[in-house]
Amino acid sequence: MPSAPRTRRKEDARARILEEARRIVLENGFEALTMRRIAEAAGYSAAALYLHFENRDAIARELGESGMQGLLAALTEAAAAEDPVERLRALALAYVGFARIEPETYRLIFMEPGFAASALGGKDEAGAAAFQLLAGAFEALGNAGRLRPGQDLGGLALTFWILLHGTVSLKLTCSAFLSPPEEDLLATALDSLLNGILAPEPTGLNLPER
Amino acid sequence: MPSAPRTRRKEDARARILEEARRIVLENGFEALTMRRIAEAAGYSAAALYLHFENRDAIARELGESGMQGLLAALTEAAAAEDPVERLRALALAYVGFARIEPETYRLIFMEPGFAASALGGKDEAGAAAFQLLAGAFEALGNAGRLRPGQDLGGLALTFWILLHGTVSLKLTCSAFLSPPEEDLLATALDSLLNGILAPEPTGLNLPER
DNA sequence: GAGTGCTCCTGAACAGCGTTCATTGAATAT
DNA sequence: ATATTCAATGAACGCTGTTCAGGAGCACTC
Repeated sequence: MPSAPRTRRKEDARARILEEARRIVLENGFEALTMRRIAEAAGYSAAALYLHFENRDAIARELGESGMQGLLAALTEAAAAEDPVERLRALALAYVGFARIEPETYRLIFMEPGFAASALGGKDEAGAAAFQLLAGAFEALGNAGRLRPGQDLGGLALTFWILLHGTVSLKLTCSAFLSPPEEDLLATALDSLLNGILAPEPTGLNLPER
Repeated sequence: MPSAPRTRRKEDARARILEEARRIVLENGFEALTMRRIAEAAGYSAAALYLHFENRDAIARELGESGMQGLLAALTEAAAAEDPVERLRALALAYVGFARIEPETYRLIFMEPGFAASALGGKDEAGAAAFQLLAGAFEALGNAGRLRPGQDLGGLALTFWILLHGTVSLKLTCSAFLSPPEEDLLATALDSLLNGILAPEPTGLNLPER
């Protein structure tokens, strides 16, 4: 049975390793995340990392999970907007903004093979909560009567996410081919989507067209 | 100046190397594409590969370029549909279908850092031609008067591509979280998009609603 | 206080990775 | 028949993730 100060030191070591790992990913990209590099930065030998983590993937997974919590925090802040349409735009901006500030984290979470499968499909609550924020905006949209009838709310939320992720990931890998900034790309796409799903606004006038 | 049979044998070797490399990616994934594995499969030593290719990235790039030509071929076939809306749906199905058959190739082209940047931004004509097929469908849509006025054709094509790539790449990395097949995901998203950008159809009847 | 565990950590090692280089062997050119 | 060119190799270097025997140092017990 380990004593209190012992476990505390061990937890400190764990935290320091993760901290250095996060810094390396942020500064030098995900592929620079090397066991020996992490160890040196944290003041350990490479073998010591295996006393605190199962392997490199476990470290990466932990980074991804805390990254997902960061995304969730950004989306939560944006979801405070009351007007549902405004909320959607705020969510979109927050999503894109997160990916812009931490592109390597976004890549780790959503574009690295193997991670998202286990994180989102598994017990990761942050991911599910983040998606619920998106879905909630559409629910609010429906409750406010702003949606055309007969639309699947879950499908709309998925479409929204597809739009967000498509914009971000395409910009991330094909930035040379995509000249407009991601905010503009997404604004255009979102306009078309909203135009297709929102009920025609009551203008107060009677049928101005047709 | 090398003799004719010499250059022929050398070209054969190059082709055989690429062939084996492609097989390895298809069967065992992109990360299994190892110089030593390719060499063994092609009957060479690892060092011999460097007589035919600059490095591993050059082999991957070549695979990506021929993969892009495959995608272009699939899209070209789909673009034969005359009705612009049908063409859009056919293009979407062809895009998703390509990614389903060759997910590792798709990942190599559009999700691997470094490749798409050089391929699409550089002199790769297949990529540009593929995008032109998407843009052409919207041009046809505009020429047929099926689009609501005041919409940027290039922006619509980009939105369409974002939708396609978002669907495919999300399904590729988060398949555990996304239960519906990519065709359904895309159909929902495409319906919303079309609903937003298409001009209201003249039904022959007069204002059936409102 | 001496001895005994237990925990944390290290250096060395293994297999595999991409890549380079001196050397060989065979086919071509003279 | 000799000289030249060129494809191909084996060994090596530095890197990667990971494992393991061994060694310190702390916390207990007697």
